This record gives sequence, C-alpha cells and structure tokens, in this order.
Amino acid sequence: MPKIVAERSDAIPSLDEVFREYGFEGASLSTITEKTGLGKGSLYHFFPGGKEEMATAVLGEIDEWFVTQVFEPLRNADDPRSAISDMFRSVSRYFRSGSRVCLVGAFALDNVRDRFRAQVRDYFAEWCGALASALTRAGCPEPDAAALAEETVVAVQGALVVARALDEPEVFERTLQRVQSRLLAAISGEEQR
Amino acid sequence: MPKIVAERSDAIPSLDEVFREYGFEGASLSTITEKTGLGKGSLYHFFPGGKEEMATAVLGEIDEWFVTQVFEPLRNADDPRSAISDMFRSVSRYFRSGSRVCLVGAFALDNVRDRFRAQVRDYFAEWCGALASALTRAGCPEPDAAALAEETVVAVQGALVVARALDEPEVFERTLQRVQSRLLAAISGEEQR
DNA sequence: GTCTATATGGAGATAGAC
DNA sequence: GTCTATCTCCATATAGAC
Repeated sequence: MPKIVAERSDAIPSLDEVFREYGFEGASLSTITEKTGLGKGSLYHFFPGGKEEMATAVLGEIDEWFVTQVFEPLRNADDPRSAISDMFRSVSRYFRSGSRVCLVGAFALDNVRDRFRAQVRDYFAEWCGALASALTRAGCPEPDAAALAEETVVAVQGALVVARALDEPEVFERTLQRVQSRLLAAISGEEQR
Repeated sequence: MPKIVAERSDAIPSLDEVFREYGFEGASLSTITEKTGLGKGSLYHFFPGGKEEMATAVLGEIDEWFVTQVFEPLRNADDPRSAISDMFRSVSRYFRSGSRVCLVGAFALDNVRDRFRAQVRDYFAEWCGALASALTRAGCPEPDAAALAEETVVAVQGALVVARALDEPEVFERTLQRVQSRLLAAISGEEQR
C-alpha cells in the first residue's frame, strides 16, 4: 500500500516496520525505498546521514512513545497500581500480543548495538527505573522494587525472543499475565503489613 | 591468535565466535577468513554451501553441546533436583555469566530466523521439554512444570538481552539465581504435600 | 522534494595453479 | 587443502536535472 509522505516524520512508521522485519543490516536501501514509497533522492533529502540516521530517528520515535505512554505514567500517576496495569495493556498492544519484535532488544543482541549504544541503554534503564518508581510508591520496599522491575523487563524481552523462536506468540501473553500477577501480589502483600 | 585447523570441525569454534560477535549478516567472508585463519579456498572446501552452511554447522554444534550437557541430563538423571542445579551451573558457564550472547536467540530476533527456522525452533522446544520433564519427575504437576520451564527459558533469554543492552552482565547472574530458587521452591513445595 | 543515472566499494562465490 | 586472482552482483551513497 502506498504511503502519504509529505515530511520526514511521515516516513518513520514505515522505516520502523522495515527495520523490525529485516533488521538493520538486512534492510537494504532498495527494500526501504520500496516499503516507504520514497526514492533514494527523497530518502537522503530527509535523512542526510543515510541508514544510520533513519535508524536513530526510529529509535527516537520508539523512545518517545514509551516515554509518554509508559514511563511518564509510571512515574507520575496518582494511582501507581493502575499505572502498572496500564503498562501491561500498553505493552501487549505495542508488541501485538507477541507477534511484533522489540527493535531495541533486537539491536541489543546484534552487532549494531554499539552504534546505537546510548539509545539502547537508555530505553531499558528508563523502563526499569520508571517501573521501580511505581512499585516503590505502591508500597514496595526499594530493593525489592528494583529487582521486580528488572525481572519484569527481562521477562518481556525473553518472551519476545522465545515467542518468535517457537512461532508461538501465546508465550508472550502468558508471560505478561504471570509477571503482572506477581507484581500485583507483591504490592498487596506490602500494603497489608 | 592463529588456529590449528586440520579438519572441518576445527573451524567451528572460531565460526561460532565470529557469528556471535558480528551476527550472521555482519560476519563478512573477510572477517571469517581473518578470525578462522582459513583462506576462502579452504573455507569453501570445508563448507561448499558457504556462509549458510557454516552457520548451520555452528548451530548443530551448539545443539549437540546442549543435548549432551543439559537436555539429556535433565531427562535421564536419577536425581532430577540436582540435574536442575547442574543445568544452572552449565548455563552460567556457557554464557560466561552473561557476557556471551545466545546465538540461537539472536538468530530468532533477526531476519535470518526463517533460514534456520527448524534449528532455532528445536533448540528452545527441546530446552523447555527437557526441563519440564525434570520438574515433573521431581514431583511438580504437569501443567505447572511446563509453565515453570517456559518461564525459566524466557528468563534466561531475556536476561541475556537486557544484560547486553545495559552492559551489565550481572543482570544475568541475578536472574539465574532468582529463577533457580523459584524452581527449587516449587519442587520442595510439591514434595511436602 | 523527487527523479534517474552513476560512482565506488565490498559482498559472496568460483577457478585453477600449486 | 590452500592460495591468488577474478567474477558478478548489489550495497550505500552522490550528482544533477527537473
């Protein structure tokens, strides 16, 4: 399907798709041309830095989505409990119930990690930090909160790997359910003390 | 350092290293030549199918290691409890406490997954199956065993992703500790009934 | 801004001497 | 078995007309 592209940001969703499907090295300029509907001329007009700039832009867009949809709600919500539930809903939607890969995670395992080191690092650090913050405000003691947050982020990433390896997206939803109930249990447990 | 290469299998460890470090697409023939110490002539003599055959051979070698070191012990050990402990020790050693990537997991997230679909699939399916078998024989009821096994494999893969993304290998060891105690707790819990 | 044509390099792979 | 030379192809990137 042809895309309507009038400015740089209109191309980002297609670029996101392409990198997710083919990986950074696997996404050739001709593939990108095809999937975005933009010729090389336009592509280099919008992204003078070439593929690397395209990927940086996509990572930036992903980060922005997570910041507004996930990280900020976790950090600022009046009700941290429901912010955590919202996180699971958003994440499930974002990863299409396990049939969509995490581009940042894929970059982390790839040799391109070093080229996008800061963006990759921050994404995971922010996620862990924001979730730990919500857990703490929900009554979970500090060290447990950090551990639970890390466990949750690890589970999400692992589930995406295994789901794709087995071609069984259900692994992802099962995992989300499991860690979510574990988090909520940890919170109620604390509140009862 | 130069390698002593007299037969095909002598090249596998170097190939394994190269693919782990550069990924499948990122590992060019000149990189491979350099790291294995073999010229293109020798390389194509040993692997007429080129890069794809090299990767297949590496995946086969990895699988064989896991079958003998991890899967068979899990399935056959007289004492499933200690087989499970052994698994965690072997896995920690194999992944160098989180500083080594899982090549199969990396392939799963990459677009090369489809080219090695069966090998990628089997690796994870076998791991889950073998661990579930050990858990069942240790007294864990069937459905719980499968869920716990899946959770464990998911955690290992996720920990490798996050450890590499954050440049913090400790994430891996922490995760192993956590899932190990959870498994052992589940088993003792069952045995007390 | 978007196109076509093109430059240049390195990729994977092969041939054939030794 | 291992080497060097070479083939072909497609990659990223650029130039310049429109």
